[in-house]
Amino acid sequence: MIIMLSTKEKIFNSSIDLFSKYGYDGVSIRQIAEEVGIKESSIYNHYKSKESILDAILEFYINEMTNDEIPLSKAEENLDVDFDYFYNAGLELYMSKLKSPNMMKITRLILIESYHNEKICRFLKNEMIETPVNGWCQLFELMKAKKLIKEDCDSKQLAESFYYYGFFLIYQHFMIDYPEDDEEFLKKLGEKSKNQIRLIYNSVKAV
Amino acid sequence: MIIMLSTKEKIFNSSIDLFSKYGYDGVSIRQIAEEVGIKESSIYNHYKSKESILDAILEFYINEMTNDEIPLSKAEENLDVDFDYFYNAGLELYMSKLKSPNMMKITRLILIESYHNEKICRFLKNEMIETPVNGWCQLFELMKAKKLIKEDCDSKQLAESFYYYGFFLIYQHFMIDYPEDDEEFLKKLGEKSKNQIRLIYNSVKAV
DNA sequence: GTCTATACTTGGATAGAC
DNA sequence: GTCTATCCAAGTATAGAC
Repeated sequence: MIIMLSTKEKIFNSSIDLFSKYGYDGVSIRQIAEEVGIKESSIYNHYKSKESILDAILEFYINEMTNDEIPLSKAEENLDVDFDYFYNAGLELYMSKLKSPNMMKITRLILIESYHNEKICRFLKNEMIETPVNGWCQLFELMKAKKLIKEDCDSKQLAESFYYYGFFLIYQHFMIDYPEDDEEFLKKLGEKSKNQIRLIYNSVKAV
Repeated sequence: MIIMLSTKEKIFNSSIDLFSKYGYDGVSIRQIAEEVGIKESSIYNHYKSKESILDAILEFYINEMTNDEIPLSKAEENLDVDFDYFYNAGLELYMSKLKSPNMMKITRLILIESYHNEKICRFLKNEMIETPVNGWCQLFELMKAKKLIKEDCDSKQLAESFYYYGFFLIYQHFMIDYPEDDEEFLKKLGEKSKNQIRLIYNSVKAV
């Protein structure tokens, strides 16, 4: 199947590719135009400025990422049946969102640009750190209520111990090892996260 | 005590300050000159190019950070006397290196610039990730040999579980919460790391 | 919608007077 | 060692012909 992309879509995709490689400031309108195969002035027929391209990219990413969260009610039903169920479902959902090439590239772009783009920084802080940590925190609370883990342990600390480790793996892949194979990374992320959750669980499980 | 800084030192310090705030590309020679209180052409009497300023900053940081590593022999002596001893000594040393304002600022600069500066990326990968992880790995091996932790646990995994968590806290401080109070951060880093090491130890301690 | 041509700005760097 | 003056390159963006 051959998909014809509109010029606007080509600009969008090429910008994602270049921004994620060289950063926003590291890419010129001229470069994007060249990549697309048009002159730079033609870009302005589709986007009103360089910044508006970035905005469109971010909007796309945010929309993709903030859909269909996992309802906690579902966890409650399944937790005592099988802890792995909930854990795997969450990981799968997250990874399914991430695994398209564009989403992977934008993830790197977000990590690169967060230091001087307030909007990106806020998204990173809220949606990629605080919200997931709170989700894990609630899950540990639930486990506590179900007497799966000790009563006196700190859910917030457990959530951070788990999630920060995973976040580091993402950081490492996109900022240190980039551009290593994405597929292999996602596989490793799954395995390593599983080990980490086991380590933590082993430390606090009810006897 | 009043310390008179040479123009070269002023350029050095102002560059660290500006680069760490806005990134290398985000700062112009003109800005640095203005901050110092001279004209931009005068900069070139002290540094041959903008890039050579960055190089000087990195060299300074790398020299400060790669001195006096903790010898493992010292750990071996003290480990069964008091595990906390070794842990605290390591953390103290690390934090004492980091706590000058310039060192803190350069840390942020390194995190910001790693994605498109190969030299910085290599330093980050080797000296700020691999070397410390290997150090912790050896420590866990030692603990295993001393039967403090279970024989069948994976030292590398434990080292990563511990260190990646700490690295995230650093990343968070410098890239998300910046510029929050550095002193308070270092205190929090110490406490949280201690909790993390306890959590891990609790999971694998010999019975 | 794309092109050519061009305006305008900013940034790195150098020459030469003092 | 600092200044003024200037050069050159590169970047964003616009006007107007086709």
